[in-house]
Amino acid sequence: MNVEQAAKQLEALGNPTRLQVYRALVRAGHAGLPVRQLQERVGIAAASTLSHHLRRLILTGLVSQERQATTLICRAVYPAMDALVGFLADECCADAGCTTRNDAA
Amino acid sequence: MNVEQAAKQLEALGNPTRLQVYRALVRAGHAGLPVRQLQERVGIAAASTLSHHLRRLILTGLVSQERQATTLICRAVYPAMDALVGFLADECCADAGCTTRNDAA
DNA sequence: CACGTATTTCGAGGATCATCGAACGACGTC
DNA sequence: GACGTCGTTCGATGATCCTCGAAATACGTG
Repeated sequence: MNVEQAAKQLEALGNPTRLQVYRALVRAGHAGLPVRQLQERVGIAAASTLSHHLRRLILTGLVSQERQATTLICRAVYPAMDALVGFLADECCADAGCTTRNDAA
Repeated sequence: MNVEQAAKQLEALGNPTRLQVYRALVRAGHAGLPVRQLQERVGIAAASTLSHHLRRLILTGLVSQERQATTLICRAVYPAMDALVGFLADECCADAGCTTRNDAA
């Protein structure tokens, strides 16, 4: 995980709408969520807007899609989140002290 | 930590320049770093640009400043980072499985 | 108080983003 | 193959961002 990649993912999560989308997907677990339900759950007016946000999340590797018949199932990519959190935690505790990683170290 | 606040902090870290600034501060530890050194270390052409980025980091609570004579010492606010990482980790592992928090749970 | 260094604020430029409606493509059904 | 649903792509508009140079402010020194 380099700085550029991390920044892209952070930027992707740095929009309130996208963060809620991602949050909904994470909470949905491995089963994922179809785009339609995602739109209702987060409360996005236009489907095109959600599609736009989803594309960004997918391009950064935070979300994946799988076709199931007519609907597209969206899922959070947990390893990506894992790597991102790990990057932040490593930066945080590399030379300084915070509690995030101290209990693990 | 609500979604709005988290999104603001993620957005603040979602710019490559700002992420590098923050990274430099985190690595500098509790001693912090004066603005000038920060500019040189990250390699920002204009001081005004760095000032602009610093303001955003400060407004989101990720960075603090303290005046020492003529220089301003910048420091990473570790509890803020801690809370942000915690938010992400909680979201990630609330209902689903990833390894970030599993070793702690 | 004039001066120099450190840093911010101001103003402007080009670039990117967020959101929407409308049109289009993908897929199963009748 | 006509149709309905699901979702994306296109095009446009207003807002925000990033970057910079120039001017202004904060602070210690002589």
